[in-house]
Amino acid sequence: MVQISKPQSARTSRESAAPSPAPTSADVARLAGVSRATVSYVLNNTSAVRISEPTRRRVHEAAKELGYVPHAAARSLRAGHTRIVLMPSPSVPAGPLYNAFFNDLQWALSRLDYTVVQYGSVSLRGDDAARAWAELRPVAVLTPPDLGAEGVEVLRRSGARAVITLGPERAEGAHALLMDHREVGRSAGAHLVERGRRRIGVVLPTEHGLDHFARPRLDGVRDAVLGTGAEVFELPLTYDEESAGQLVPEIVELGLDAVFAYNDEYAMLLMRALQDAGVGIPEETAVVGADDLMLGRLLRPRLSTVRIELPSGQELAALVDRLVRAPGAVTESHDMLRARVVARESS
Amino acid sequence: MVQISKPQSARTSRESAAPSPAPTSADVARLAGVSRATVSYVLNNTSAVRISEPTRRRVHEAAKELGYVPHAAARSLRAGHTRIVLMPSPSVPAGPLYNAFFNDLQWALSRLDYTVVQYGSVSLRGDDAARAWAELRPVAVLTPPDLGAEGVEVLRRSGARAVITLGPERAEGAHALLMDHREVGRSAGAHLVERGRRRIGVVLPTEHGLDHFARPRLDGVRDAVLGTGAEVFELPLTYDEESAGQLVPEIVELGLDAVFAYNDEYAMLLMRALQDAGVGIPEETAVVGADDLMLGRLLRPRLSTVRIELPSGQELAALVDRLVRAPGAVTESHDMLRARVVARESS
DNA sequence: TTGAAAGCGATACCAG
DNA sequence: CTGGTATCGCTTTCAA
Repeated sequence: MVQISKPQSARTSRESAAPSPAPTSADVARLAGVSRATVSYVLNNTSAVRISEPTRRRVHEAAKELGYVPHAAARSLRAGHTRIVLMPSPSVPAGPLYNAFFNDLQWALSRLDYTVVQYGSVSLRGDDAARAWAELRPVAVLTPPDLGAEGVEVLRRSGARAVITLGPERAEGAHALLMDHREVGRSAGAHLVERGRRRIGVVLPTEHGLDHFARPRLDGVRDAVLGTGAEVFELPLTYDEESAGQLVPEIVELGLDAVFAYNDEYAMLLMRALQDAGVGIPEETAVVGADDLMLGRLLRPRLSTVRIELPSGQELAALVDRLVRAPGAVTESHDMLRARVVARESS
Repeated sequence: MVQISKPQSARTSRESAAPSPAPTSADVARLAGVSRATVSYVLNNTSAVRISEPTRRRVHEAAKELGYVPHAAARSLRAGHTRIVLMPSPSVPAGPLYNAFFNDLQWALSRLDYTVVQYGSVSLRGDDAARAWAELRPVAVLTPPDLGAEGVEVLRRSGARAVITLGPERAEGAHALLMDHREVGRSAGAHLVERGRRRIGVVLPTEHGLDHFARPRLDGVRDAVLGTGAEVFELPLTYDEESAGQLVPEIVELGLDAVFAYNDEYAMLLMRALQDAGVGIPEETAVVGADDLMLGRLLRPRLSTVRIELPSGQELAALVDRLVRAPGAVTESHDMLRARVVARESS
């Protein structure tokens, strides 16, 4: 399929014509009449060496003329390291909270001259995923803690200066940012007990992947009621109206006087169903959500919620940078998840 | 900073001990007692050459023993191309619709053995961003159409076999997937006019970046009312209760009998404010959202909405793959955005 | 101030 | 069937 190229117009526009190979630094050097070394010096502003101003200009002009773009792979091969920060893309559809966090983080890392790569680890788990990730030779990895010591080791040996886990557990050898969702449940539970509630339902979303968060939240509620005489009941719920409708009679029969609804969206779903069935909120049954979404403020009664504070993207980016620069640095782990009840009208 | 390594335990676990360089194929070759070439053949299952079974085993064992992981940069340098599909990370916090779409796409591309890279193009626009992207030599680029012919050309010359824009416009030289949000406004407008509404407000979020979507939606409503005698009014709204509260008297004074609220979340915000002020929905003022979120179904009255259908991730992934394989293929552009009103109780 | 050349890690040709 | 070896594009000593 040969294409006859139209006579070239005045400007160097070739449109979709020539699949000519990308220009290399050698091409630039040739056009500028200098050596490849000089091109490299000029384009990287190497301070260890002085290049005359005329030469600099010639190189820059040649580069622009050819539309030269350096080859990242070649560069990092030579350099022996990359500026890639790798994160597996979340396996569960992420909520607005995580999204804001991720955007923040990405923005902050870009400012520090890192390239964020979201790796879609389809059907790879733990150490297998780690091996796939290691092919990119990332300088840092941010991952959930479903990673064995071996996986961490593979990453480390492949050049990762920072392996950071975000989640409830820690992984051997990695820097753990503990984010234990039990704290969320604990806050909600303590709040409800304080308000005199004694029969507390806890929503467990049936959606796949959410139980990583839901279980700890449930456990947190259990922690909170310990020794108070209050009881905890598990309430499986799928995110649709039908499931919510089925749950209501169960709640009534159990005589629950409070529900911690996993998050604000499930809370809204459940509140609607309860109200449609004539259950008084909060008189008969209190409802508490989590995530402090705007929508909670718009409900009537206004939804009480647990506000979760993740580390800011900037903080985390700074940590990554620190770990990258100081290899032997802290492997200690902080607890990064703060939870605080915002009491409104539904409890 | 020399580290004395502890005597190695029975297993090869070194934990966080040795920052030894990553093993290369040469190391594997040495340990297996073969040449680097042979290692490459074995590990890539090269069919053009037969390697004896004992040799294969030795190579595999050596690789596992050393924890060998191939170096992606070296490979793609040699190969002359990558399997990277590059997308700039969205500049506005993405909604659930986009997120679902993105997850889908990523999943589908992973299945086709592509690596998705989200590039945080902080403060780089258009052709400058394109130059930065080109450094990674992506085989495909998916981007909003804020990209000049020059940017496309740079990407093409750097090896991108598919440059696909997603958005309302087209970019010279790129394969355009037109997604014109006017269609959303048009659906909503037509629906409201049909129901006899004549004074239609259109919410314009003041949030930065959202007017890329809001403007076309407004224009769409204008299209729809053309020649019907209905009037359109712009309603700037910030996503908080205060702003919504201020908007209500304006709506009343203007005597609006309908509002297209940009999307379901803004619709919910506005509905709440209207109801708190005693405005009857839909009797006095109809409200229509967009995106068909679950929460719309939970409102009372149930929220009418415009359901938007993006191309599925699978479809788009398939398109990418087709374009990558058949370089001279279609540069024609489809219109990929479908919008359909879901009439419920609020209109 | 500039140029020549080594080498990063993996692959594919061509001999043996 | 297996082993040298040139090569991809770039950076960085070392010489001139």
